[in-house]
Amino acid sequence: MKIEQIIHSTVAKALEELYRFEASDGQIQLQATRKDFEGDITLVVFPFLKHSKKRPEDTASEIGEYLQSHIDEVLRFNVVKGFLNLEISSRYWTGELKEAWSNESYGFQKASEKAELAMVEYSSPNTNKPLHLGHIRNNLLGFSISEILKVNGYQVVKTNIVNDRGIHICKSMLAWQKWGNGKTPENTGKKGDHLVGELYVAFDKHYKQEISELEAKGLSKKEAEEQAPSIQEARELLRRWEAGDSEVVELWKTMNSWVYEGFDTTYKRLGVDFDKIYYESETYLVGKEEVLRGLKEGIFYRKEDGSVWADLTGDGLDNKLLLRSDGTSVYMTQDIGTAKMRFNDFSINKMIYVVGNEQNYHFQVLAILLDKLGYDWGKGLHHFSYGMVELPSGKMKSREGTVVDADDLMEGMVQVAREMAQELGKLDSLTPEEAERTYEIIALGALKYFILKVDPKKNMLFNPEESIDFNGNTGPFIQYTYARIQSVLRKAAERELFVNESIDDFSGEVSLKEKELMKKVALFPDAVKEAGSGYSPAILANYCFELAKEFNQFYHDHSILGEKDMQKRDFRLLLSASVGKIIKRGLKLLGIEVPERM
RNA sequence: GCCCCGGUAGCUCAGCUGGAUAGAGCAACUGCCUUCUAAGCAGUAGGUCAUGGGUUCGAAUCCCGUCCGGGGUACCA
Repeated sequence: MKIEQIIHSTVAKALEELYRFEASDGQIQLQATRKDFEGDITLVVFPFLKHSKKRPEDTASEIGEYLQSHIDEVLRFNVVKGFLNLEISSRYWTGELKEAWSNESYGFQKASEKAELAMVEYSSPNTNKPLHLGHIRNNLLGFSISEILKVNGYQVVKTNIVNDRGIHICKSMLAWQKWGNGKTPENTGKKGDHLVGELYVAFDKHYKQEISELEAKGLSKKEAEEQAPSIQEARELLRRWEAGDSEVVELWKTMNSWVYEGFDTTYKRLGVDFDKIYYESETYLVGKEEVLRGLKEGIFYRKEDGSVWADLTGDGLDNKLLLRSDGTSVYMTQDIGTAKMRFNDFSINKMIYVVGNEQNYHFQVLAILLDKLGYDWGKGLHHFSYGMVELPSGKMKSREGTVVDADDLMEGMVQVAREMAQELGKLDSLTPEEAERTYEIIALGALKYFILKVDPKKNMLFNPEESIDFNGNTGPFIQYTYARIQSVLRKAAERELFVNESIDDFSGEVSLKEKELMKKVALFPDAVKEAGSGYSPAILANYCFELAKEFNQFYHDHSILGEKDMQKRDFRLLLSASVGKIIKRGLKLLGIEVPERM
């Protein structure tokens, strides 16, 4: 059992025996002792003063004595004001260390056969343009939270809803017909999603020009936007698509296939994947049926113009459009259909949507609508709402070209990693292939950590002028720590020294740094758990950084292989190897790989 | 207008279910490589935790007001 639990329950007993007071869980506050004080775990005794009717110092001392005599692991204690600092025996910490080394699932809770199933939706791109930095944040968060939920005892199904139909695709299609000149990814050598994205921008350029021409003729902005020939033609394409016009459908399939090929390349490099992919073109009709069913059952209502609405005023919200007056579906319609199909396909206990916080209202409404339609899982959906990635100039906008392209960004990062590594000359012993592989690992590590270390809920800033750091609180710093450890282990193996976990009789002095590092290792299970319950890869990212930082201090102050005392040497080897293992497993949950050398 | 979220060092971010003297990294300055990887370590400097009140033994953290920024708000997704 974890020492915190033991102390917690013993404190409860102490309070009862000493003060006849039954404490609620929240009142017993245990925290890591601050570094400036002596001890490992601290109990805050202020909440008990009312019952002890004694000074804070005396109350803390009494509880301290009780704990010391009832728990073997509590060696000593000291009292500072109302803080009871407990010193835990190093035997306990070395026990955790051995566990961290020998137990491959240390800190993880394995999913049993009957574990709850969580479906995580993420990525969900439109197929009219390539992925940008905003999508990267989405993909990394979605992938990481899936991995984190898996080791918190959930079965996880990663899913992607591809928005493959709609007016936006038709705009690119129209642009290809009119100005595409028969371009294909093959004959231009361009990545398919980029080619389609360029067509989308081309459409917008023409469209904007038409609008200003019409406005010059005296039309209002709104009228101009409605009457511009480009948008009329794009709408015509959408109508023909919905009618199943074979020529349009053929072009749609072709252009989407270009985009998918491009997306696959990006996803692969980014290291994300999916267990099940849904396409809007296959779900929107299901959604439409559901809305019509709701209409028939009197859950929704129809206006004179034919549009269908939900009245949510009873839930403190407004009226919500579900079908346009021309009968076509909207975003919400599709999401209802997708949800229904998913719950038919899987026995989902928890549905998690990784979608930006600009859609908070949408998901609030979706939950209510699903509930009204009679799905008891509707209310339980979880919107993993994350903040925007902003540029110094503000929000990214695809049409205005103010986006940081995902492929460009990754390539640029690899270039920086390559230059840096070559300058340092540390990878010269590797083959060119191994070296390239390492640059890739480091570059992606830097990018992923940069994104994931930030609290998902908050907006974050990316400045393209300053490249993402490789020093300090960064992915490469943590990876470097891992590589250092591997280097020590390789040198050890050359001397026939291997990690020896039978250090039961280790009785040597443990330095302050060694103890701090052991304590940090023992916090891994808490970080994993917290990251899961709080839906926050950032908690895990920051833990990994702290662990690496703590190790580097230890590494600087202590010789491992040079240590004369064999017991100490073995202990430090075990300590180092365990830290390496935790770093590797921790980063893996963030989708970050580790290099053996760097 | 109404609703939601945010404001912590020059910059990017931790800390926020109330606890000890508010922490990292970057940038600036100073040291440390004949010893297991210097993508590292140590140090200096940098703060009215936007602001005014309240709650209490104790507030960056909880509540209310104000200012500033971002997002949403019925036929875009």
